[in-house]
Amino acid sequence: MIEKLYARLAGLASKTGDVAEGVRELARQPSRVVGARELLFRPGAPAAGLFFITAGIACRYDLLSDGRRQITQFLLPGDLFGVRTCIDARFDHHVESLTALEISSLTPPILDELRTRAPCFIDALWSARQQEQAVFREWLINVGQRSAIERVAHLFCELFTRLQAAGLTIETCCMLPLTQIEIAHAVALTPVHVNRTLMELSRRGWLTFRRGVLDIRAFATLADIAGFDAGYLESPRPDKAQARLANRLRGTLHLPGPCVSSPAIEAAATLRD
Amino acid sequence: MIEKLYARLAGLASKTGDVAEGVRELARQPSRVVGARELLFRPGAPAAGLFFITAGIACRYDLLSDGRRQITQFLLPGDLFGVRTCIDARFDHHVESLTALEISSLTPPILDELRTRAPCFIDALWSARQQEQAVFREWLINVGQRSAIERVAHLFCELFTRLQAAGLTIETCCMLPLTQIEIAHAVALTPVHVNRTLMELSRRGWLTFRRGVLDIRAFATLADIAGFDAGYLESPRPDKAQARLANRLRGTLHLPGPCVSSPAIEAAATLRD
DNA sequence: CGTAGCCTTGACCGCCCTCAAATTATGTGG
DNA sequence: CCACATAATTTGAGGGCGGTCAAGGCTACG
Repeated sequence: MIEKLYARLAGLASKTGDVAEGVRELARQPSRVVGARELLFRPGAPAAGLFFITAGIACRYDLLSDGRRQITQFLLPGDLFGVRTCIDARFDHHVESLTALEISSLTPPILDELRTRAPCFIDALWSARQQEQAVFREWLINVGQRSAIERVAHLFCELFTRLQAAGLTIETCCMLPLTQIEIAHAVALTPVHVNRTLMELSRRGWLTFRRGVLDIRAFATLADIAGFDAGYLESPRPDKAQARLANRLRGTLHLPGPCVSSPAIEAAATLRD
Repeated sequence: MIEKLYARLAGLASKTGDVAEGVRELARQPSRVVGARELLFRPGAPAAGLFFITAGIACRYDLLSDGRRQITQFLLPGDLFGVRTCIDARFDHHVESLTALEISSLTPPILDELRTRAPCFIDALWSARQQEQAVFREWLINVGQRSAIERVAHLFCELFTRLQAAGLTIETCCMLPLTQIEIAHAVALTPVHVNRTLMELSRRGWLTFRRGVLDIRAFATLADIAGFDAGYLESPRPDKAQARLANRLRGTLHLPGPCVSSPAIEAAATLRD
């Protein structure tokens, strides 16, 4: 998974050497394991430091005073969060694991040190965070402008595409351990109506979603009716040359093997079992 | 307006000297004037460079293939946009002026040079962009979870608060040259229903909105029913000490006077006429 | 004075919400 | 391995918020 991060960040920075340095440092850190459905951060918690998800799925969400909840982002393997190097940064939202998670992190002191040792790595981090904004905007459009069936279809297209980029799909399937309630909170519909929508999507033969396994039978039609265009997920320059460079450098990273291993994590990370 | 930028960025950086340097450089640049309702950038346009709005209001929006439009952000005096120093950055959305605009900018070469001369200025820029994310999230919640009256109330609370921070309010009033159509596209309602909602808000005596002038009669109640909490707009550390520092340094900035002046701009920028 | 765009209002309709209950997973302790 | 509790899914009936369509009025601007 960490090579995927390297490939992604390398596309955002001018000096890939710096990026390799930073990624290597991240790989050197011990990884932490959290159980499913645990609250990782609550609003007000210090947000200094960089967190990297090696395996599992988490989400960010906001709570309204009357209990309404809006999930604002799903964090998949390969995603970063918590990067706020500025003074006294704090979370203003919740971060919760949906499955068991494996997380690596860089502490503020290490980040500070990397700032001088590998400045382009820090730049790449900022750029990566900046890219998220495109996803946020797409979610706003989703919730604001699209019908129920379009919203759910669009969410699934996005998640499938992102999981595919992380190498976590098999054929037309992927593990997507979300409840219909969580989907509802993400696309701003009632769980009841999400259910009806899923039924409809399934009845039309476009996808099935049962017990946390998503099988997209007709991605093209789905993407079409949802108005999904994968462009917003990609790096500004998914250059062939850069991809080759990444491949070539991958061997030089000297990545350590997995630090921990638990059945839950493995189950969460892949479909291979 | 440029002192406001300085005060804001100084709160985000560790070295205020660097920030002063960058802001001074920005002030040194010639400013550009654009008319109302002009398309500044379209998707695919190169986004390298930093733009700073001195006067006027603009917006970002996304277009769906069938013509549906979602406004994703309003850009007010004191706001930045377009900061993407990474390679080959391009806009993936539209930026359009709503009123006449006065804009300063830093070109990529100047930004590159500032990167070494005033690194903390660049950091502060990134942090500022990062702060926007909180606003984006709040919009998603607005559109996803709130009723029509709550949405409109929340949007007005946000815009009024931001204009107040920019010193562009007088008592309970501010100029807000938006059509009901634009409000509709921002809060994801039909223009017709925005109209009914405005009527209702006015009938309840909470605000009036006519001919681009917003008068909030009951901010507290409005904020209450909208669930508006200004916290997400503020810097992580709106420190008293830092504010004093900003005040003290303001005199040392040697800001040039306004480079241009047009009736439209003055009208757009203030209510004083 | 005419035209174009925006605002306003009314009637009607449909998508999605609400409430409620039945059914099916999931998990826990006996 | 089964009994039980809890949570998630499924399905139905009815209602309301906000959308759609349409027409008339207002304002700005040439």
